[in-house]
This record gives sequence, structure tokens and C-alpha cells, in this order.
Amino acid sequence: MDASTQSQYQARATVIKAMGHPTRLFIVHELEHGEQCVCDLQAKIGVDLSTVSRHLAILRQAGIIASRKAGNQVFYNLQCPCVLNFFECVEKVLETNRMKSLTDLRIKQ
Amino acid sequence: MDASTQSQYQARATVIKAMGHPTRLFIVHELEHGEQCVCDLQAKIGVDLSTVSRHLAILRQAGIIASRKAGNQVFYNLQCPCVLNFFECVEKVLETNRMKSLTDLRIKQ
DNA sequence: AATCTATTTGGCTATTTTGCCAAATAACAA
DNA sequence: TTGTTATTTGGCAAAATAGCCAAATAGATT
Repeated sequence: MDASTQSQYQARATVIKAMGHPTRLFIVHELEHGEQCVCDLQAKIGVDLSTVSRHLAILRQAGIIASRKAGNQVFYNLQCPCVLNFFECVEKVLETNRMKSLTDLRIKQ
Repeated sequence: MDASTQSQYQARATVIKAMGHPTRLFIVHELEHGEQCVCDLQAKIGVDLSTVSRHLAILRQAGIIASRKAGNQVFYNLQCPCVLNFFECVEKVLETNRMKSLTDLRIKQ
């Protein structure tokens, strides 16, 4: 893989990697129907506020979400809602895995 | 987030995380038009063979690719080709980021 | 100014990931 | 059997990630 291809895939991976964490996936899903402030998300997620803030920063740096300041709170929204399309395929993969485990069980017997 | 939601998002994240590495993304892209053996992929990627094998194992464990043994070589193919759809959205995110950097530059001046 | 609320950042530790080399395994060939 | 090729796995060290607490920052309120 030459350097240019490498950096192209590196950039792509950064975006996908930002989605590759349960909390961040949950955040993306939560923002499907509109913006939410950090405190709202924190209440739903239940980890330390600073941790939520860091996850939001990762999603923002990847360009997946954007922020808007209103008074002393910050609202986050989906910058590129197409990431929601990931879920459909992921569910298909998980369903295929479930089917395959059953088949493999049957074969073993 | 209750335990069941957590484990649901954990499972989803495992699939996406498997895609979140430049080498593994490259592999998925390479398999778009058909199966390839480990040695072919290694030749194109250029890292240690054992490293390629480990990346393939991660993709296989996530259910994204499947393997087929033929003689003393192993061929890998896409188990769920829908993951190729990720690329379209990722490119959109990256393009949006590029546009935004330009706009931000203009604003700063 | 002093205080309160919302959010981010510094600093730390624990855990996970990555990638290499060397060794093990598996299938084929001589 | 011995050797050769293809792949996986063990073991290790370096790097990246995650999450907490405490401190800093920013804006609103008194």
C-alpha cells in the first residue's frame, strides 16, 4: 500500500473508528431526531460528564457531529446524518452471526 | 443506559470497530470484487503476514468476512457486502470536513 | 464581585490495540 | 519421511484508548 493510499484509508478509518464505541454509537442514535445538550446526553448515558464530553469531542473532530453554543450550554447535532445508515448494515451482520451460530451448533451435533 | 441497551450497543460497536482500521478497511475494499487469499492481501498491504492474519481474524470474528480453505491456502470473502455502503457516507463526511476547513479559513481572515 | 451551572481540559491509571519476531500448525511435494 | 509453502498463534513492547477526579473555563445570576 503506497503512502497516498495509506493516508486515504487512514482518514476513512478515523471517521469509522469514531463510531466504533458503544457510547458514541448511542450518542449518534440519540441525535437522530434533533440536537441535545451535553447534560441531557449524560443523564441518558450515565457515565462521568467529562467522559461524555470527550466522546463528543471525538465525534466532532471526525466531522460526524457539530456543536452550537446557547448560553452556558452546548448543543450537539448530526453533521452528517448518513452515519445512521450504518445501523442497518450492522444489524444485518449481527443477524447473520446469530443465524450462523445456530447452524454451526446444528452441524456439531 | 441500562444493561441491555449497553450490550446491544456493545455488539454494534464491535462490528463497526472491526472496520475502524486503515488496513482492515483496505481489506474490505479489496474483497469487493471477490475472494482473495492471505498472501495476495499481504502482498498488496505490505505489513507482516502475521499482522494481516490478525486483521483478518478480527474481521472474521465480527462476521464481516468469511474464510474458505483450499489446499494450504485460505481465501477470504465478504460475508456481508453491505459494509461497502460505509464508504459512501465516509466520503461524504470527509468532503464536508474539507468544505468546512475552507469556510473556517475564510472566516478567520 | 461572588456564585452557580454547564462544559472542557489536565493528569493519572488501567486496559486494549497494534505490529513484529519466532514458533507452531496444516497441507502439499519430493 | 523430509522439506516447502501458507497461515495462525504465542509472546512481547510500544502506542492508543477509556474513564475517573480535580481543576479550569465560560456564561448566567445574585
